[in-house]
Amino acid sequence: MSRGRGRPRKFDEVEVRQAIMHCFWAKGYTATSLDDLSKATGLVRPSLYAAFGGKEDIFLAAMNDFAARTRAYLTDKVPPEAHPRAALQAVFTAMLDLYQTDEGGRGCLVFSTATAEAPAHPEIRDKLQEQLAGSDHQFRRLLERHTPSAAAQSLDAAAVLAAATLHSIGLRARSGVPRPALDDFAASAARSIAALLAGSSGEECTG
Amino acid sequence: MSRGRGRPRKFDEVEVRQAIMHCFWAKGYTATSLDDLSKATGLVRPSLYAAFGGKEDIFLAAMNDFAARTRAYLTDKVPPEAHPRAALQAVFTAMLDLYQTDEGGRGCLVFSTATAEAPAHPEIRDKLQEQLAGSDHQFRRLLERHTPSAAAQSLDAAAVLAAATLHSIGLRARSGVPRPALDDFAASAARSIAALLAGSSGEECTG
DNA sequence: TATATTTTATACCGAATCGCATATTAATAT
DNA sequence: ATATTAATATGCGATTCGGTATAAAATATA
Repeated sequence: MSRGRGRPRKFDEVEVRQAIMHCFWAKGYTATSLDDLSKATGLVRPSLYAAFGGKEDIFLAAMNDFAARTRAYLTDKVPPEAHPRAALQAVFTAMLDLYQTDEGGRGCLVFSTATAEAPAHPEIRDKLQEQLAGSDHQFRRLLERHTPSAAAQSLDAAAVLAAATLHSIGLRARSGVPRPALDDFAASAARSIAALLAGSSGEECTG
Repeated sequence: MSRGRGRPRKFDEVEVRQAIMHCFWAKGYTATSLDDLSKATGLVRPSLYAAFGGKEDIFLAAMNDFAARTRAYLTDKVPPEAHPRAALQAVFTAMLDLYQTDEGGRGCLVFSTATAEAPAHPEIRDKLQEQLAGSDHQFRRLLERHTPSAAAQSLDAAAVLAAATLHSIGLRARSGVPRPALDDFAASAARSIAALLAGSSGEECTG
């Protein structure tokens, strides 16, 4: 589509974007140099600049790419109909898979990497805040789909706790906590939040 | 104490360490240059090196200083005897105060700044993991002091949820979420976690 | 006073940083 | 065939990076 008039590109854009994402994911924004990106993508520096703009533009795109990858993985792995606890468990487990790498735990590019840059880079901060609100919203929708009987306030409370759990999971994964401990953490949180939801909807408390 | 033999120092060590902490807190490890530290402390670069070692050593010390500051602030602000919900609320509110700055939300130096460096710097990663475990442990102790009747498993579950809430609070604060929203978040989490604890200890469910 | 010891000050090192200016190459449109 | 358009390749350039070598200054001890 739209094969322009000039010299055609020699690189596959999605591959390049993925390589960029992995660079930033591993080392963060500031510690990743344009030379790192150049080596990882095979693109020379001016080509990077021409195709994606400056370093900050490239990073903002990587944040979007990571979020898109997350959404795709989640819709693929979470069963559409399940009890809240099973749904939460499925989400957390999927995210744990996604937060891991061959070279060890990496956590979330957005929540564990962009955060450090927020005060100095307003655009990164704004996008981070936006994706933060997105995680709250997604959990809210997930829970209300699986527990329509719960009160709105309880749904909100459970959703933000679930989001907090996700943030903590990413943090722990990146700090090197071994996978079994992370699984325990996720299971415990899923059980707790589900119990909270069940308790507030009038049913009995079954921890 | 130990007024050495050579030329006396012209700087106050605790002031210098605090200035260093604020630099790293604002911009993170990589984005903070030794020149930044030099300007902020008034110490020239070789003096910094002689007094605290290389950049990574200085940062590790800043992580310790920040944690110490947090502990001091908490023991000062959290009432020794209170219901779990009030205790959690007090902790979260105190941390929200601590995570704020005249120039805006900064979150936690350790959880929101060192995290990005973890994969590339094993020593930073190890210290991060250690302080992560410390936050779990502290919440666990806080809760079991205020709810001795609860089962060990419930205490563990509530403690990690509380720690997760703290991590998320720091993340949100640094991403620019306004204080009232953070207060709501903290209050909701404190209420939920306390309810969880009350529910599992045999009492009725009072959301 | 003379020497030892510690801190500060100046200057410098090689390497790496981001960005861009300037060719050069390759494909299409006329 | 020629002009146009776009992408790649080469390389500069000013700055900044972390770290250090060397010398000057200030104190304690002998």
